[in-house]
Amino acid sequence: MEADAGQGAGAPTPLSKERVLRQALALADSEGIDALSMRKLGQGLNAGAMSLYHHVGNKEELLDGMVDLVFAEIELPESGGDWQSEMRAWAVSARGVLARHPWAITLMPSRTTPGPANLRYHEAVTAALRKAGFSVQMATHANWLLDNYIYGAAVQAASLPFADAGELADMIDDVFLPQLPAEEYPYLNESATALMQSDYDPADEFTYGLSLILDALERDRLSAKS
Amino acid sequence: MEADAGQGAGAPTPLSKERVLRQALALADSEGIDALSMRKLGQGLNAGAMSLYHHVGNKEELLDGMVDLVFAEIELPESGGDWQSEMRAWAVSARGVLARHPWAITLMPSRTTPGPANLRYHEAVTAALRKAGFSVQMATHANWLLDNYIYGAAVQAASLPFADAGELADMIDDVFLPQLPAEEYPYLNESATALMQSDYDPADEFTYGLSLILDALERDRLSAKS
DNA sequence: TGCGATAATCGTACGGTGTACGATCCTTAG
DNA sequence: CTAAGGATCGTACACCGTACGATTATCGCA
Repeated sequence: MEADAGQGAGAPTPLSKERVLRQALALADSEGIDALSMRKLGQGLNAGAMSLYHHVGNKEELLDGMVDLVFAEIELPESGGDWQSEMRAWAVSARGVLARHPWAITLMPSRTTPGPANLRYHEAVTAALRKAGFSVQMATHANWLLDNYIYGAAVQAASLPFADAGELADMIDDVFLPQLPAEEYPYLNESATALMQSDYDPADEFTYGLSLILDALERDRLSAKS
Repeated sequence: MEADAGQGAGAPTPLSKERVLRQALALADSEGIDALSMRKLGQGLNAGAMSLYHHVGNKEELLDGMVDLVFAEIELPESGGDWQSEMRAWAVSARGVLARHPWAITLMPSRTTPGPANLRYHEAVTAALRKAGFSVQMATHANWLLDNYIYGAAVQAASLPFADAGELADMIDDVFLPQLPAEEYPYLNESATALMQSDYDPADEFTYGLSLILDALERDRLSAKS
């Protein structure tokens, strides 16, 4: 009778696709994507599970919407300035977003139709590349390669069981090195030992690879120009 | 009584972890990873669902094993020759394997402990790189970057709703272009139109990006040597 | 003002899931 | 031949996505 009487005469805020998606995103962030069930989602919205189906169609569509919401969080590149810094800022933003929502990358391979935020994102990136002088073909290459890089980084980040350099150093000699006897894995053993001693930070890999790719693309751009 | 009397006096082949994993892989390949349930898996092995738990612990462990089986399919690089061709052959093999088992990449982000095949794979790649003259640090960079590239390509391939160049061309003007009005998405529209007319094959992107990365790594290797 | 239509909500139910538990069988060592 | 141990499996439980129908709330129009 008064379960929804929040403060004062406030209405209980009606359900809407946006509210459902936002709650789903929050739930996936806090409890993991496997814990996202229609019942639990409804609970968080003071609604029954079946009420949600008036706003999302089915769970697949819910997941599609969640992924697109994640894409919407990525800062789009400006265009017209130094294309490398534009792409770098955009890629760093994308990496941060995918790290904040680690479940998103696990959903990506099964979502085959891009949402509006995804289209806007690709439009903006393509625009920046074309304005920097890339041909349609080369812009396509660059687009594919950069997406590839960002997705791959998200997959690797999600599959690593540590978060920062300190944790990694701890894990290397607690759990990794014991599994890497020098006789069976001489090279991995060598690497692990060396990395532990040089406080290696896997987060640096992202910027290293990104620069490598951007430089290579720039070389291609210049050589195609002449 | 005679359900397992195959040909002659053949015993029904006892269950084993390997047999369970192989059947699971076959089932995921043919019906998709979502259709892989313990009951159905048992059925294919003439066993009850609960019998499987004497060989795999739980479903997570089953998935871990399946992913490692996939890694085992990847051809390892030789070492000692031209490192770029070695890495190229290996990467192409990895791409093929992940394309044959599209569900594997969706599992990857959630599997945090590498299996033995995964370790062997990284050992072989690291060996090839070190023997080619890469330092430990640079071999780590290269390892990370190449893994990144392969995983990213698998994610993109899995999320694209077409298989080859012909299908793409068909889809571009049947479904993509109508969704990309030139006013809202001028650049994507331009790209889609241009690509359709030049029978663009997304499979070529893989070799383009791979060469770009290998060349860039070679440059780094040489400049660090001097 | 009242009424019909339309949309939103929700209770219940069905067939599926992973797996805990205990009973059963089958193999093998002594 | 028997005792013991592991492998197998039937049943049960809690949970899932969602089809279906009943119920309620909202709004346009006479």
